[in-house]
Amino acid sequence: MKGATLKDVAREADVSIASASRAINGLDNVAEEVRRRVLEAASKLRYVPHGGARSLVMARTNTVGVLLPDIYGEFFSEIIRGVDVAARARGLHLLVSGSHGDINEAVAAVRAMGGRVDGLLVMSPFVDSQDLAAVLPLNLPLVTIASRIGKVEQGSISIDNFGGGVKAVEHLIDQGCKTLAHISGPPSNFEAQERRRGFLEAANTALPGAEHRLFEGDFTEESGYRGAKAFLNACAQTGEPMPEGIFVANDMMAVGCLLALREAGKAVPDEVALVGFDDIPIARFASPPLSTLRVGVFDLGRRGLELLVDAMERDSLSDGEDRESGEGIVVSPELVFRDSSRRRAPPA
Amino acid sequence: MKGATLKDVAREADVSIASASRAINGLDNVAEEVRRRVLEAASKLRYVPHGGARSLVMARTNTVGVLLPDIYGEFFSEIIRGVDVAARARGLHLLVSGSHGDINEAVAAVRAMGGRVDGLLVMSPFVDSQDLAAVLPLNLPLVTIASRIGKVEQGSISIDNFGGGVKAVEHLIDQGCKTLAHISGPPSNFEAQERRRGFLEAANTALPGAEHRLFEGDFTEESGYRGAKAFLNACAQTGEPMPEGIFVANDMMAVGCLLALREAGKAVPDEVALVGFDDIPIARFASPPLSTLRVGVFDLGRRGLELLVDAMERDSLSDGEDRESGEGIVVSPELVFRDSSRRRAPPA
DNA sequence: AACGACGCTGTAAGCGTTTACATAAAATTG
DNA sequence: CAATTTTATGTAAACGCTTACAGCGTCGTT
Repeated sequence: MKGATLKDVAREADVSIASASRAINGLDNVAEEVRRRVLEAASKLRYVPHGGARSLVMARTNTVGVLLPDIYGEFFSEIIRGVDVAARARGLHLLVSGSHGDINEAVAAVRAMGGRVDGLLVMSPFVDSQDLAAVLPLNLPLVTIASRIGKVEQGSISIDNFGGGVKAVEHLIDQGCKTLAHISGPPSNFEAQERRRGFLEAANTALPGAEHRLFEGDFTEESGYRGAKAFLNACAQTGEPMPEGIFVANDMMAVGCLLALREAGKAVPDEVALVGFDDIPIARFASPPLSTLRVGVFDLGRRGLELLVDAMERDSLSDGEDRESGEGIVVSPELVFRDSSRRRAPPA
Repeated sequence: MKGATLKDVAREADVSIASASRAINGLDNVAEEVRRRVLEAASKLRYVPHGGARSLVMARTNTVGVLLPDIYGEFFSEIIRGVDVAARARGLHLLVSGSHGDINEAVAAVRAMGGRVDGLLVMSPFVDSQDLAAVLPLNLPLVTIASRIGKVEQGSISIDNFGGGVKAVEHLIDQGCKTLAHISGPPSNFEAQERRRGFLEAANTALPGAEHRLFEGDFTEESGYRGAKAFLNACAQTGEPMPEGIFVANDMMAVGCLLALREAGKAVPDEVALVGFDDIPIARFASPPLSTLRVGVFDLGRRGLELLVDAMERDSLSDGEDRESGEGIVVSPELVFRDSSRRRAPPA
């Protein structure tokens, strides 16, 4: 039941284990005849090299570990795509794991990756991610995506969430919204807090003294739905009008929001204008198509991996101790103006 | 620059390497005092066990390999979610790889996984996947998802694509469509061919003698757009009316189709009714919401992994040679009736 | 007081590879 | 044709870890 080992192949081909290894790895100092016999034996026995043994002796795995909050869904999937494309271009494999928002799971995942990867790409946008830093192997090159982890990383790529929040508000104001509201992400999420901060600062600047409704969601479609419902109910009770513009902290929630608004018979964008965040693929297909702050999620993944590869090369070349904390790229989200915020008559 | 090894930890804690190992793995035959010293040394040195070495000696990795055509996008992402949920429930890790439709890449991926995983979950819906079977390590438990790979697998879970095609046609007929068309997936894709076959058989049965327009897409949104355009152009040229019902072989293409139809000012569903396939999350949000054949993509992944775990357990228990080809589950897609095919006045 | 039982610890073998080094055979040279 | 280089092959060590086994105190029991 055990798989064939190199020893088996060598015996079958009647050569030494060293020659077998050389033949299989395509080194040139092997007689053609021997190579033929070895390859034949290998395929006959369905030999597959033991990656663990190999990485043990070679001290490299050609694999990078990717740790994300989740490994599915529009957003993370798109990150993975970026990472995948960049990784395959360099012949690297991916060990992907999701932490499900749980620091302990993240720690467990990191340990499980230990010794199986040459570098780590981590996204852990939680406010308490510093705990993660404490267990990260010192020797592994590390790049973070949109995470505040500490100063252990050799590179990082992050999003200007605050600036995005500001842009969203400015856009809604441009479109003539006189009252604003915000559906935020969870308080435990660093990014969500930054977006909220951006919203508040810009909203207070543009509409001094005004009250802005806030609802705390958790980045799921369902919570966006609840958020819109909450605003609708509150307005029904107090008799106040609905906010004219809502900045929703991610597109998934904005989609839920759209659903609730449609159910309630509120016209988007004319009664309520909506701006999301992320520009996940689904945003284009929502009805009306969703205005949003494009982050370039694909590029987040791609450039993250590139940064990591750089760090890995630096690391292996200069076997030195000088591990300077690498560059920190910040990308600015860009407004994508679609129908959900395109008001017919912005009462200038 | 190298990471700390167990030996380093042992030296630091002033114990033997064996005791260090025992302490770290939580065996009970270690003195409390020793355990404390070891754990302290380990965290001081940021020790992370070398997974390769571990799997080498233990002959297991607690990791399963997942090979999909791609590892992103609505469909595969949803599969991964199912696999992830089931895997984490069992404490298994995931080594994920995409083959990008290239058999050689798939082969490379399988080799790269060799010796790093305890089992393999493979989806390779290509007509020439038999080539893959030839390189799969004999000893690894293998489960396939929606793939015709040969008889090497210990289990498989697949979709009744033919039946789904039939259901789609029957539904369109029910809705009063008198003329039908089909946008198919690529000819190299086994599943696409089955759906097409289902369409043709049912269409010929329901509408004997009629011609059905066909367009060959490649499962991308863009090709769906092209397909609809092709139908529109052909009809404009010949003066014939548009087909009243289109069965599109997956939802992504159906979304593209919807876009083209909207651009052309064709009313969906009243002028043209549409049915997709898969029920990916985006289907609900299209406008109009897309009727489709739900496959339960999440469950495909989840049950696939469960099958694999079963096979792995069988494998390790009965160390026997009896590897019977495991069960083959077939799931039937179920019609989800949304607005894209809900015709006001089915002219009975 | 001698004995076995028990609990903790260390020594060393072995997991499947790669690769430096030694060796043997073949090819090149003067 | 002997001396020398080149080329092909084999031997054995090393990678970091787990674990069978042996060693050795410490007890409790006759």
